[in-house]
Amino acid sequence: MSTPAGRAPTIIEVAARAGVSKSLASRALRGERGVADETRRRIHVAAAELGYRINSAARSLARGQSGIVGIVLNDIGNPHFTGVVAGAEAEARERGLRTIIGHGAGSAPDLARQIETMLELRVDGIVVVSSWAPREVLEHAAQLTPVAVVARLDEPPESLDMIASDDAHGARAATEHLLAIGCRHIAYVTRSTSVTSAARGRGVRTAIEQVGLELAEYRVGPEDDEEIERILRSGVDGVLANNDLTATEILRVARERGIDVPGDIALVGYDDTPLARIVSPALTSVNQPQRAMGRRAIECISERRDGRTDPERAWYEPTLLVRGSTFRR
Amino acid sequence: MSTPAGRAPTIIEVAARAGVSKSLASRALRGERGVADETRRRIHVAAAELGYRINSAARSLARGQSGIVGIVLNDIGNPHFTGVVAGAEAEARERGLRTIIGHGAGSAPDLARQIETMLELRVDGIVVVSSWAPREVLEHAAQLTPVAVVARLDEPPESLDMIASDDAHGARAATEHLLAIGCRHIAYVTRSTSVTSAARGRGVRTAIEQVGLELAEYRVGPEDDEEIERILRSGVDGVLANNDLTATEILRVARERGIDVPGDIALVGYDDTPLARIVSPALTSVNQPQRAMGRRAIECISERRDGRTDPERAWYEPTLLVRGSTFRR
DNA sequence: TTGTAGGCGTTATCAC
DNA sequence: GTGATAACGCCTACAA
Repeated sequence: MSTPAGRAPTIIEVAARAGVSKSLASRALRGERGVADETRRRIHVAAAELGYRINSAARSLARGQSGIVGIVLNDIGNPHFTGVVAGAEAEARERGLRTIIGHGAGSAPDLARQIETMLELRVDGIVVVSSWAPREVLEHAAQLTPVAVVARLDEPPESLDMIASDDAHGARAATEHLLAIGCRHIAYVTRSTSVTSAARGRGVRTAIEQVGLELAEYRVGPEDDEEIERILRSGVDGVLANNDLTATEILRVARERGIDVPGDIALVGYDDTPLARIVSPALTSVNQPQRAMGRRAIECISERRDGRTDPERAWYEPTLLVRGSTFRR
Repeated sequence: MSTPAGRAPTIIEVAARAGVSKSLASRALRGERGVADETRRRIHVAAAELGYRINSAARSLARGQSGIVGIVLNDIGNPHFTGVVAGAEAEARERGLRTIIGHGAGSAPDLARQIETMLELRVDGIVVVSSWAPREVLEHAAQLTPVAVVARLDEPPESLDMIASDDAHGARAATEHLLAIGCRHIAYVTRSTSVTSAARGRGVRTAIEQVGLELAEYRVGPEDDEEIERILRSGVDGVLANNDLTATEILRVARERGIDVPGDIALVGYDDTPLARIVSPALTSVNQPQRAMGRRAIECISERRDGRTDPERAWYEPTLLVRGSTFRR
């Protein structure tokens, strides 16, 4: 029946079947004008009968572009990224661009490899949703194709666009909220060493030192419930997590080990993902407009393709959303 | 500074810089033997200095394969898929294959488009993690490259491999558990019309009819809290959701509207994703070995590449994990 | 309106 | 060990 290892039909076979030259077939298939209606019809019929699909390798080799933009991110399990991707995909579709995703599984070398793959695929632009990508890799990529980074970069290269929100500011607002509800022993707990996480840590510190208190800062590994419990029992009364994922883990551990949130400890997440609303108590969290940021990234890619060369620095304001995990009294 | 629209250097320029022919450069860069050590070194240096990256379009055009396998799925926001992807990526890496992800955003045409893109990209195989892909599209794809579907297909084409778990069986087990803890008015609530969801529905029905009771079945749209509340207040005492995502939504609505789980209603999810453990009460759920299924998919692709032609049908047994959302008395 | 003839950057097959 | 040279499948002048 089927042809397990069937070679894909080429445009030459389509042309032969339609009784025309391959150039004419190419024009017809691309929908260019300057092909007789009847001929065009024959060509399309032939293509359909053969199950012809364009060979994008050949096309992008000949044209130098692919009509595809790559989205590279380092954790598809984190709903924050999901939101950005959704925005980027929507915008791309509206602009007639297709998208593929490269998944970096959380490590810098992995991310770099994914960016390389996109480069090799000769995509028409790359959206990097991560602050983990090595600077050289980004710069190199930006030399070959438009690059937009949706994340905080300490010193973003001139050659690429950056879409970010002010992490320090958001973390500061969250911390001031904790102080306002009466917390005096506040901890920042992160599972990440990214510059994003670091910026949030700085925000917390700023707010705390402003009122003359002391900050406790912890980095915890994955699946380390004991470590988390130790932190929760160290006398803290307020915790800011580096993101909602970490916050929900903390919440789970607290529940499993009999620590009451928000009674014993007030807890704040970051990113305001859907996770924040499905847990109980619902998480107070810092919102970033993920979808809007994703859309903006694609706009940047488009603008660059149209010739813009000066770098874009789009900052979005984070806003605190107060929910049950910080209700007191 | 940077070359915004810089053409990427080609192997010819590398060869020229190293003072050798392009064929020799090609061999050296690919790490083939039969190149003098000193020459090889010179070539690598030249490539590094130029920032050379292979043009994968040209390579796959010349070779007829790309070393990349495509993973296509229809909801990156669903942790079930995340698990399968993680397994597939791990296995692929171990086999020296690279992966890219196509995201179908939940609709069949979208999924089809993503599969088309993979075909055009001439990937070496496609893992489709969805039961939504139109049959013709799958068959066509399977004719050109190995295809493994990680999902339940009603009548899987001979030309492709299928990795699935027995949804009806899992749903039946979950329902029997609900019956065992005393539920008498059981509802199946789904947000999907996929054959996977339908199979789970059949499982519930089987179990319920076996004891002479009646099943209530509901399909709810996204963001429709009112509808969910109506169902919860219709006199049911046990609910099986089509997956954990739906179950956590139900749990949230119940909490927000003052319905006690498991007190008033016992609730069961499906897929046993990380979500099941972070909510409170933790969700009883039906486990599928996502990672193992993802790995198996890549194995299938590999085997097909090595010449296997008879279809693989891998079935994994689902197992019920009982947690707080179904504790009674 | 249609066809001819390169060329895109690699790889692969031969000779040397 | 090394270097010509012909594919690979498509696009794009240019010519008919």
